[in-house]
Amino acid sequence: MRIATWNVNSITARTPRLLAWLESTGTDVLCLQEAKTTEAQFPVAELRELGYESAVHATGRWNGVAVISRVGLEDVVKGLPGDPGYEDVQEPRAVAATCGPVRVWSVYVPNGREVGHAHYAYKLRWFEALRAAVADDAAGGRPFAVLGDYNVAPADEDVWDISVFDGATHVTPAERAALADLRATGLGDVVPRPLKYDHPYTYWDYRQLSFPKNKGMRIDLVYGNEPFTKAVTDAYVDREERKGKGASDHAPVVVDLDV
DNA sequence: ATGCCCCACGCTGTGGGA
Repeated sequence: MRIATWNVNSITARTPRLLAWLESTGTDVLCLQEAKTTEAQFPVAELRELGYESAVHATGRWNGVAVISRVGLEDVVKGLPGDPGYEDVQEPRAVAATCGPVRVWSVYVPNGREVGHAHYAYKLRWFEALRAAVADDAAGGRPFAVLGDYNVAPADEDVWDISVFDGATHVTPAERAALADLRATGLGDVVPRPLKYDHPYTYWDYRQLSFPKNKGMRIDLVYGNEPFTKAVTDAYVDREERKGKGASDHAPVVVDLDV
């Protein structure tokens, strides 16, 4: 089984590339983030023509997540139980589904904006809710993973130049502690291999030639429990999909499983 | 070549991204 996560930065802008990518890679399950549309406008029909079912949690201009599967789609949960919300709004940042033998969450962790900002506190509270929501599945015997845009670089090596991030979000001890607390439920980091260069970055800013210069970050992560990680036969960042006109600023992370 | 920001909303800018 081939399972992937990809922040598409608007499903509307990315549908042609998404459909072509699903076909060319033979991906069975995709956890998608930043749909940036409503559930009604999500391209469910186009995906169904390719043989995929869609579980979509999206409400409009911002955020929006989905699980797309051609190997079954059961027990869908939209939203994080205990979601703290931001300014009294529970944003669409998490959706879960069981796809054949595997259960997954597709997550889009809040950005945080600046250390000390209310959005940063929200980010940390959101991580705590995520930890609580996945603990039972993480400890269970079924292959389970939380895939998505975590908006945290797990280690200094996961950004191109740590000195640039002095005082910034995405690299703070508190954010990394939140990742560690999440892993402590029984999840391991499935680190993909890069297709080029030394480090498996998954995001490159659109500006300042970041991609050609490989000024990237590894912030799209796959955290799996032991039944999941034991089944992994390969994992890579599909940087080819970051190239050219009409690319997302994130590349897909692809994981092959023997399940 | 990988190439100098892009998305939605909705309008001549604004907010958000990281």
